[in-house]
Amino acid sequence: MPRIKHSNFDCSPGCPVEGALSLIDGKWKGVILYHLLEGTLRFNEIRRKLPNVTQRMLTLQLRELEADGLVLRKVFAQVPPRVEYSLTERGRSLAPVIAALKAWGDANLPRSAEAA
Amino acid sequence: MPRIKHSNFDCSPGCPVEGALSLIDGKWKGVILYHLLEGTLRFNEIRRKLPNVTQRMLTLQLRELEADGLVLRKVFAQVPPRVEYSLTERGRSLAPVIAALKAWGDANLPRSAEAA
DNA sequence: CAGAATCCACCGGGATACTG
DNA sequence: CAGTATCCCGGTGGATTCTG
Repeated sequence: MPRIKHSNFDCSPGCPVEGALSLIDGKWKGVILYHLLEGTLRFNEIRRKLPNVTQRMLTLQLRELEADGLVLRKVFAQVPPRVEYSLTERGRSLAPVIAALKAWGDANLPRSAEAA
Repeated sequence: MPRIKHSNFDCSPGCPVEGALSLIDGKWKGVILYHLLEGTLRFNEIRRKLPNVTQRMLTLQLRELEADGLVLRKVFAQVPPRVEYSLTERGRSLAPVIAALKAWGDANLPRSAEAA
């Protein structure tokens, strides 16, 4: 696994929190993981789910997730390129975290007031 | 001061994940919350727990947490200033999230191999 | 379709110094 | 003790263009 640079662990007690966080932060990773939890998706399928992400960012974030061993990238050698993204076991193991995040968000974020 | 800028919700379905994430990201917030979960702490007590944080950053992160309603800042009008930080109810409600994060980190982050 | 390349703005965050 | 105030650098992420 290619040593990723956000292994910037300062490791105070409680560091695993930061460590885990560093894998899912980065503006889109959380949502990407969230969507991938529901099944394999192609590049543009993910794009469609994230209306505001740019191709560049999507690619970058997916690559980081891949480098972190959370996402599997499967390329099909076809004329119209086809690339499928799915979660690895490690990625799937994040499910409880994402679920906790979503649960908290649903319960504590003003969904209605947020439409400002 | 109020003005929280990370209300940058793009709100694709699954947004609550991002929303929750936006509150606890920012390099030190996760760890701060983690420590605060164990009880009220003074400014320098937190600093001691986070050897690598600068006063500036600690102040900033605490202010953001406060603005997000997760942390309560209590100032004592005394000659040697005394400021205590504690979690609000809302902040405490994040416990499951932090716990999930920590559990995952403990289980999946190579604590030993990481010293590479 | 699924990117790669380039350019650039922004601001997160570190270092340092000063203060009530 | 618990902050401010400045300065400054690098990374993150946006917009746009090109391609196999």
